[in-house]
Amino acid sequence: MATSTVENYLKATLLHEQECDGIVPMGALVEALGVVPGTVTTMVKAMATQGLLEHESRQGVRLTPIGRALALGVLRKHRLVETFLVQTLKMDWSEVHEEAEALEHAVSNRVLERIDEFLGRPTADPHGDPIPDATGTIADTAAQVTLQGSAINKALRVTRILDQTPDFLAYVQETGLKPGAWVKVVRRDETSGVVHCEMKTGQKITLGLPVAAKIVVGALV
Amino acid sequence: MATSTVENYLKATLLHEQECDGIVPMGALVEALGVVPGTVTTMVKAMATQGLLEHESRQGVRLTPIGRALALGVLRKHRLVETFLVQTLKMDWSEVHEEAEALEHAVSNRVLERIDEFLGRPTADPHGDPIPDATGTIADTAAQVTLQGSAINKALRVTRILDQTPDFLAYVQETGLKPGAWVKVVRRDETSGVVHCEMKTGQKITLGLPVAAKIVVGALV
DNA sequence: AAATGTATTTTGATTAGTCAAAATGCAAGT
DNA sequence: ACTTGCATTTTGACTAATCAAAATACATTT
Ligand SMILES: [Mn+2]
Ligand SMILES: [Mn+2]
Ligand SMILES: [Mn+2]
Ligand SMILES: [Mn+2]
Repeated sequence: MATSTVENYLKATLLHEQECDGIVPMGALVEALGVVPGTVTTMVKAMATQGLLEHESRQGVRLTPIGRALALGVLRKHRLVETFLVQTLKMDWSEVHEEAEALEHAVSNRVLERIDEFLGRPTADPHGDPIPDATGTIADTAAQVTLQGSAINKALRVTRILDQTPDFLAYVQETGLKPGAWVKVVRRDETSGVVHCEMKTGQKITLGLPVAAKIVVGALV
Repeated sequence: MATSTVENYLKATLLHEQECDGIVPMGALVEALGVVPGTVTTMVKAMATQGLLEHESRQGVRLTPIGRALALGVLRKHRLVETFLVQTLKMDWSEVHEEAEALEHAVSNRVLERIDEFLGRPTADPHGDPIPDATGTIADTAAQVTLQGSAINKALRVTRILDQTPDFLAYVQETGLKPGAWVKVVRRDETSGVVHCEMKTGQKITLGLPVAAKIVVGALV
């Protein structure tokens, strides 16, 4: 059985393979896991001999099919637990990530199945991140539209927050731009680099373009 | 912060201090934790220098106030989690102990408080074991009556199962002698060593005296 | 082509927890 | 008092995960 350290390395690798097209640099793992570079090298080599990932020296790592399956399982636990903590136990969505970081290693598949059923098989967590199903299939989110590139004057719904730092989550909470919220882009000005939005309440919000790119939106259900 | 290994040692010590009047022999910990004797000696010495317990050489260990407070916290987590798994997630009461054994180390006090509130501050877990409150106070259960010594022909309620081995829990499940069940002792025969009981359904059950001593009963609410 | 800077790897050490097997202490039984 | 038996401790070794600091490789700049 994989230790929780190994599970953390696998999940971190999975979460970075998109933006690094396949091969995740060691530095990304150093950053994600909060350890020194030498530690990552050592761990990665051990995990490579276990068949969980491939290590290209001086390049980075790639998940093997076995490693990816395990990583998806951990991610599923993480996101289902987050959903459960928010929906059932009414915890603040800004504090659940930290809790899930520990619980993802302690929840068995038996318990997970009960949670999944209890929640009605949700497909996204409180931040709008897709939840892999029990077979490890995860919705493709490559083509998602953000407030940076969405249609103008059309009713939209916030579906996902891409920046999950505590500060940004607090800002989203404050403005009400949370997943599920109704929003409309009134005007987008590339020159000044801002996006003017309006909420259901009539409240107006102005965002810089890079910030707008962190709010994923979709059709109104 | 105490590691989960340390938490397990503390909880095991707490669970044995009654029956060993204070000083818990090393062998009890060997048994409870499934490690070799030398390992217990090493761990216990380390924990003693940390002020979590006192080690009387060749005698055993005693919890310090700090150690007891931590142990009660772990026990509280264990029992609240068990209760939650049974009541909310509808898991089988015979499988929750194992799950709680892992979750007790991963659930934070923040999450625990939510679970406690969600469940309505229960005072006993699915096996009838008392749940310590948030201050570490636990109900005294020294004077509990079992089917071995209870009144005859009086309506009683099962309140606790003292033997929690999988086999015995399965037996209890099968006969319906679970906590909450209505039961009456029809006849107790010390000579033949058996107790004749009757359930609400009219079903009759005969138990040996040592087995009857494992079923705690109380007044009908 | 040489120099620089940064990412990565190597080396040596540390901590927590564990086992195997030998040594030791102690309570009982003879 | 001597022996036996068992619980406990000691000793030496091992694994997983980590850090500090030195060494190395490689891409970029000069
Ligand atoms: Mn984690
Ligand atoms: Mn999330
Ligand atoms: Mn445990
Ligand atoms: Mn219990």
